[in-house]
Amino acid sequence: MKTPDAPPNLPQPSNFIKNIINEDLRMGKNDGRVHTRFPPEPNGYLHIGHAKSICLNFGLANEYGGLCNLRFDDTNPSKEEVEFVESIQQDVKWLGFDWGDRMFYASDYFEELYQFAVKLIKAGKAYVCDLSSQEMKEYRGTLTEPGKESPYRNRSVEENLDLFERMRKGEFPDGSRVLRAKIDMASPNLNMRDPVLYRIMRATHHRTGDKWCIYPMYDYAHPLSDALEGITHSICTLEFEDHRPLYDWVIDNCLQDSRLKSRPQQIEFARLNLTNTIMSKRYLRQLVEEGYVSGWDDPRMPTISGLRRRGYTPEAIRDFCDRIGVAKSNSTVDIALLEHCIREDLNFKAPRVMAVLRPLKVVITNYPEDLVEEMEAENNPENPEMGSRKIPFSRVIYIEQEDFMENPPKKYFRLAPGQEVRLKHAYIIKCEEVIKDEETGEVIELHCTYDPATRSGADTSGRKVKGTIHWVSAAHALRAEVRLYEHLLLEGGGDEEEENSVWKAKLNPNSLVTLPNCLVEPGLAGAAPGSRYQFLRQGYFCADPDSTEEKLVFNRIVGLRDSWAKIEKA
RNA sequence: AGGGGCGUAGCCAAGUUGGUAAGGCAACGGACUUUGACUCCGUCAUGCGUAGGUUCGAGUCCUGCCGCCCCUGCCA
Repeated sequence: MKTPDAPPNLPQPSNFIKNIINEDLRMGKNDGRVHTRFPPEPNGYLHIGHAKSICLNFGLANEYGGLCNLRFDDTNPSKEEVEFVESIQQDVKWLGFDWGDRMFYASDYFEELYQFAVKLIKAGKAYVCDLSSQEMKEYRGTLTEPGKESPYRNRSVEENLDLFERMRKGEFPDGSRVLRAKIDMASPNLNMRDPVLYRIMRATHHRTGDKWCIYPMYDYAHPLSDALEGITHSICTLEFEDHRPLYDWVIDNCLQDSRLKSRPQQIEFARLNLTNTIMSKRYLRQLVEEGYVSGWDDPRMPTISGLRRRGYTPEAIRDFCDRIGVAKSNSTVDIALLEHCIREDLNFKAPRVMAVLRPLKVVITNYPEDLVEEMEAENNPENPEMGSRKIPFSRVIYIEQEDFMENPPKKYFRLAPGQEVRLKHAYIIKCEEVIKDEETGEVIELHCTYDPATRSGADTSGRKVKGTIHWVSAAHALRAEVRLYEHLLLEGGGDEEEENSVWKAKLNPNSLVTLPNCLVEPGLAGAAPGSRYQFLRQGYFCADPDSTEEKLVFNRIVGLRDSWAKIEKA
């Protein structure tokens, strides 16, 4: 027996983090536990990049039979709000993850963190420093030159203890003093040049109120929070790589003599970037505040709430996060992959329905005036269990404007003078006459004839036509507003370094096109907000929260692939 | 310049101890089709930033270059 302690059936490694975990498990580290955490700062809305982290952390826990905590990293009350802690919980839940009874706040540990700091002071490993932030900057040195030691670095333990206690009591003004770790002002790693552990800040905390006027820094609070929760693998993004020695220093020096549930290990991976959008909180905020979008949940936003309103499913987002992989190289994923994921999910789930976005009136001249036929229509050819429905057909219908061309190019399989098409679920019709507006020359109506022998499901003609188009019965159709969304940016994306003027110049002026006069089949009456459909030949759509009984409103989630559009372009 | 990382196709990304380049997206052909959708079939790295070295054999080991990212908040 070579590896008697190895758990059976370790997940197939498919990224470097699983390799690490598998190795840890083989070595019997952490008693075979895998415990991760998702640690958002409640200072904004979650976006698709966070979804990657959520899926990673909760996914790893699931795969290894471990646990994942939700922990709010709320150490800076000047930026954090309950509104965000609520939206974050909603989003994580909506994505399909469960933190059980393990929702924590770094602020839960403020008292313990304080006691650890006292311990560091007693051990001579931390000191109160009176340097101003400007002075501290000067003392820090540069990338190539070592820093200088603070004149307050060698205060006695007693003085430090006294000062730190008085910091807590509120005897000193904001910013006047800090508690610093005593490490190494000459370290080539700037994070190790006596980093600040606590600062004085009088701000009302969303949980602890005004109990504290000193707050711990991320680099101090995070490793301890991890250790206190028994986290085994603390996964964060690449920019924290340089902080890892400090992460380890804090744990080693605060907890070296305590019985640790685990010795958490920080592992860094590359954050998600997506083409055709922006991901930085700062820029997303600008879009909202400067009115480029309607809010954090505008369907064009890459926020979880935006994607949700747009009509994305949690399944599609999770699938996307699985497919992009986890690695350490900076990368920008093509948004086409996200779109592929939602199409694939909805292809099976979404009922088909007919909707005419830009209506063109068609009169079927040889169809009886008062006749209304109920045509049988399958709800989803990919999923027969979804059954079928009846759609009314009558003499006057509407078709899509782009499904008619007066002078069609070769291979245009739709309607044109003298040309035939099949009406989906109905008859083959032939265009006999084109009616135009006398003044503008615009085509306003078509007169067609139908062949009674070609009824869908009862076709006795045996005729084949190249094209099939969707339609809606004029007398039965419902009016609807449809919002067509496109990428936020025309090109680029993913580059957080870009200046304002650069990414703003790439904003897509057509990212939202509203069509107020669409016509949809009657079965859509009362479509519940959030319900998703495939509008035949057009794309996947989702009833918006703005939608009411009186006024239907649909968002385009994503268009169908369109090989005709490619031919046309060429 | 100091430190920390990264470099496998247009875009992601696998590649245990060196053994002869997974998979997905995109793209391009074709089949099927009452959605120009879906599905299916096929094509797509003699090549792994680059130059050397070790070896019977290198994406994997060694050395030197080159390129890109991150780090001088009392933000996270």
